[in-house]
Order: sequence, then structure tokens, then C-alpha cells
Amino acid sequence: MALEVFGDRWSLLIVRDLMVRGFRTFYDFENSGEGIATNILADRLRRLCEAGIVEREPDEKDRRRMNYRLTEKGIDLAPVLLEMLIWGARHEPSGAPCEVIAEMAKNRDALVEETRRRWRERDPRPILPWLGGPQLVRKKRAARNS
Amino acid sequence: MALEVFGDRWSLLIVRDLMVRGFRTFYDFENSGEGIATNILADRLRRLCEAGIVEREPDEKDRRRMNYRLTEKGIDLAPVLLEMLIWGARHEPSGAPCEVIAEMAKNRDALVEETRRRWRERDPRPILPWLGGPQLVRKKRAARNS
DNA sequence: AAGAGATACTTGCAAAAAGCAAGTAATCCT
DNA sequence: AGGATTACTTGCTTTTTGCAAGTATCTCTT
Repeated sequence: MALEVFGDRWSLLIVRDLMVRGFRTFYDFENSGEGIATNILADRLRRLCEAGIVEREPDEKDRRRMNYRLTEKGIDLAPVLLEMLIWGARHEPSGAPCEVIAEMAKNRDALVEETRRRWRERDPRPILPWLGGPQLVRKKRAARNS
Repeated sequence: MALEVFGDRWSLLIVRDLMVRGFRTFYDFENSGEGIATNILADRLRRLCEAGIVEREPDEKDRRRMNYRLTEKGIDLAPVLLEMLIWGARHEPSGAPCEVIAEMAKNRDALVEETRRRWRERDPRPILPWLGGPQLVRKKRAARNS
């Protein structure tokens, strides 16, 4: 079985970032602070595509860019991620505020539904704000604008 | 965070086997057909203990034996495992019969509760019969008896 | 139109982890 | 007492990961 997604350090994090942090590009992941090596990132994105969890489409506006997006199969991982998050918040000192998690645990289904909605409608707002979204301001541009 | 449980190929399988297959000993894992190497198994069991997910207690009856058991923190992984199982059954050709999974998906909470009950009351019956429980008949003895 | 910068990778090599086969110590069974 | 069972460990090979650097397009600025 291709349940290998669950046996890999990075794959699930990639899925999470696509799902809840609004990540779309290689660049987003590279500069997210997760610390994933670029060769591993390329490899995992490839495997996730092969597993049918992610799909890649070239950007219309900027031909250098690839957009990565969850498939239906990928978005169906939402409940798994949510349960992991709840478990982590309950048992590990994590960054997720406890009350928020308690709230999430009560409304699992609503939260999963909201995640699906945002994905369907390409609503880029991160559903877990404390994780932070992708850096929208690029490096050099930011330097120039400041 | 010790969310490394989720980034390892074997840790979650060990937890699953403790939880739903009624595994208790090193021997159970070694001969389960999962194919885990004994040094890795020893290491993962040690780490799971250190992470507070599993606890080890020497067997009363047989002093050679160690019994491994989930802690509260470990049994709290039940919802995560269940969601993985549901996902896997929906999207991967797995051994789990579809109707059974559909049923499980409908009664998530009841199933998690039943898992907890069996664990609390040390009811060894596997909750997912098609995965198979531990081999109760040992090798040589089986050969002799046949 | 040209050069600087951005994006999505690949390549080569070192370090870490996993896997395999064999061995060991304590305990049990007859 | 002696063989079997259980729970490991040890040493070595293979695979995977991680790091630094490089490359091929494409875009943006001047």
C-alpha cells in the first residue's frame, strides 16, 4: 500500500502546509523555515504526485512557477491531520494554543468542512493562523520597499 | 516536539499493533510478518517508552518476557489511527473490506470508545479482525503438535 | 536589449539511519 | 542438565537524508 505517506518525515508536513498554510510553490516550502533540503523537497513532491495526493500545474502568469495543489485524495487527509494536531496539542508542548485546540476538537467536522471549502474555492487564508502563511513578500522586493 | 512518532515508518505500526491487534511482546512484533528488524524494533520500543506512549513491565508468570502496553497518551492516538485507516481504505487497495470501513467511518466515536474499553479491561480481542492477532502458537511447539 | 534576479529544480559527496545476519544472556521446560 | 524460548545487542552493508553548490528557464528593471 502507498500508506508510505505516513512513514515519512516530510510528506505529511508538505500536505499540511498545502492544506492549512496556503502553500503553493517550491519557493514557499523552501523558505518556510521548515528546513527541508531542496533535493528532498523535489523528491517528496514528485512522490506525492505519483501517489495522486498532489498535482502540479504550471503557473499561467509566471512560467517559471509550478503550482502544487492537493487532489481530492490529498484533501481527504484533513481528518488525519486534524486528529494529529489535536493529539499533539493535548500531549506535547506545541505552538498551538490549548483553547483553540479544545474548540477544534469539539467541532471536528465543521473544521474539516471549512478546510474543504477553502480548498475548493481557492481561499488562501490559512486555517491555522499561528502556523503562518507563505511569505508573500519576496526577499529583494521587500528590501527595496522598506 | 515529539511529533516524531508521525515521521517514522515503524512507530505508528507498533502503536497500531498494540492497539488493535493485541500485541504485547517483542516476540509478537518479531513474528508478525511486518518484517521489522530486531534492532530497529528494540530501538523504536525504547523511543516510544521515552516518549511516554508505551510502557514496559516484566511479565509476572514468565520472567523472560516483557509486556509492552500503551499509556493514556498512546491510546489517545486511536482517533489518528482510525482516520488513517479510513483514508487508506478509501484511497488505497488495502486489506480492509470496504463495507466495514464505511461502517467505521459512520461510528468513529463508538469505535474509539470500544478501543479504549478493550485496552482498559485488557480485552485482547483484536478490534480489526482481518489484520490478525499475535501468533498464539509458538514455532517449535506447533511443529511438535502437528 | 542586456544584465540582474527569481524559481524550480539537479548533482556530488558526507553523514545518518535502516536492514541483515549472527551472537548473547537470562529464563523456562522436561 | 540440556535444549528451547525470549529479548535483546553487535558488527557490517545498503539505503536514505542532508548540505552546498550548480544549472536551466523565465521575468523584471533599466
